[in-house]
Parts: sequence; structure tokens; C-alpha cells
Amino acid sequence: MSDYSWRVGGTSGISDSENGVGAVYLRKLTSSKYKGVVPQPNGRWGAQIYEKHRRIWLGTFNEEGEAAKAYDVAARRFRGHAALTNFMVSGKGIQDDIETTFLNSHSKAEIVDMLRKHTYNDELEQSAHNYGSKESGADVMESKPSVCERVQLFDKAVTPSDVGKLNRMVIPKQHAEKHLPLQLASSSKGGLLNFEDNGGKIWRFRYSFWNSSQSYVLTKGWRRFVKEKNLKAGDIVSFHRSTGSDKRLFIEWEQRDSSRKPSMKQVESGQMVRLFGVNLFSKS
DNA sequence: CTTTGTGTTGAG
DNA sequence: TCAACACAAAGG
Repeated sequence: MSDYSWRVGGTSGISDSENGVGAVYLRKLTSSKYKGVVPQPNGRWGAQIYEKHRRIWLGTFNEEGEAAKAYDVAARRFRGHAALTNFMVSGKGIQDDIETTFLNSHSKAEIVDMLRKHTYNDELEQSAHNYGSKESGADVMESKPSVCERVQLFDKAVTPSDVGKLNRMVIPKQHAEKHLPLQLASSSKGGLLNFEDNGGKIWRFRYSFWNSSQSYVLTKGWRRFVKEKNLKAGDIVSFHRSTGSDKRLFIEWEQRDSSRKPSMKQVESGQMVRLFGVNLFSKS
């Protein structure tokens, strides 16, 4: 399938030579008709997506279409359900299908890693199977606790004070009143709310309204989260809620920009064991 | 050796 | 943000 074709109208000279130096493949490769797909010199296809001025390589594929699908998956994970893709249908309603759930349950790094290793479909299928059998007992969530249908409530780029000495995070009133009615918390356990992170770990925060500043805040428990995740001002904290009748809450986070080398700090701070060998956001 | 995927640039 | 291009690094 080495469809090593040249671009239409391109120069025909084919210096097939392999002279030690210099002699390069100066022929133009046929560009792909798919978004996020680039031709490789050997006739295969590479997939890539950009974020924050950086290219994130999604791997190489034999078939152009496979590369395009890889891009689609990444686009969905990086840019949301409405992202422009090659094949997927761009819907805008509630995102509650299996694949969306799967994507929401994995970090960008994990998804990219699966794409590069060509294991995405297997993982997704595995997840789907798991999901289907979740009706039996009461301990099914054991293996993959973070996998369940969820919808995003809101994101917030944490401010310096959110990660500073005040040991609290302000929840924008607009979002608090719409998604986190104070009553929800106070009624249960004295203002305590439980959030589950990607690793399935439960974080309990005190949630209350401060009259002095007329703002909704997460207080007790927040500092621990900031410390363990090594949150820095500008990082994004994302809140989700399960779509089912059980009102489970989820909290995720991601760094503001990848220029601040991630791996080391995250690893050192404990947690974050799910970073893969691949240095997704760094150069060689 | 072959192939990847990064460095880089310039267009949109 | 995006793909084209060249090629050094990575892989076998």
C-alpha cells in the first residue's frame, strides 16, 4: 500500500538516490484530504493536533483514514463534543454516549498514548463492556470507578488566591447558583461535598457561602487538593456530575499551559501515577 | 538501515 | 492553528 504518489503538478524529478549525504527526498508528498493528517515519506500517514502553539503527535498509520480517525478522537478529547472532525457527527446536545463517557474519563495524555499505540479502539471496547455489566451487584465500580456518564458543569481557571494562603477556592456565583445549589450540600453533611477525581480518589470539600464577600467557596479540604495536585494559578479545574440519578460529582484539573514542564512536579508531589512514558508535551 | 515525529516556517 | 518541508533522532 505504499501509495507513494506525488502531488499533482509537482516536479517529476525523482532522485531515488541514496547517496550518503545530501540526497534527500525533495519530492512533494500528497497532502491528505483529512484534517490533522500529514503524509509521511514512506507512504504512511501521521496524525497531529495542535494546542497552545504546540503540536501533539498522535502517531503514524498505514491508512489515511485511520490517521483521520485518530485525529477525530483527539479533537473530541481536546476540544469537546462540538469539535470539528473528519468523520464524527458534531452534536451539541447532552453528551452521554459511551465514547464520550470514555473520553471524559481519561486524561488527554492517556488518550494520546492510546492513539499512538493504536490501542484506543481496544480500550474503548473494553470500557464499553465494563459499562454494560454495571447493573448487577453494588461493587462493580471497583475496577474503573471514574467511568460513568457525566456532564461537565463548569471550568474555572484558578486564581492566585485560590491556590494561596486563603485555603479556599471561589466558585463563580453564576456557576455556583446554577450547578451547585448550597442547599444540596448543607442538607446532606453539613456543607460537605464529595468529588471524585480521575484516579477515583474522593475529595471532600466544605462548600459554603461567605456573606462578607458574597461569594460561594470551597474551604475545608481544598488546601489538600491544591497541594496534592500541585495546582498553580491559571490551571483549570473542571467540575462534572454524573448524569444518572446518583448525583456523584467529579473534579478534574489540567495545567494552564504545557510550557511549565509537568511530569516531574506531578510525580514528585505523589499521585499522578498515570503519566505514561511518552513525553507528550515536551521536545526530544 | 528505515521510520518517526520534531524543528521550523509561512500561510490563513 | 494548521500543514509543508527537511532532516536529526529514534528504532530495529
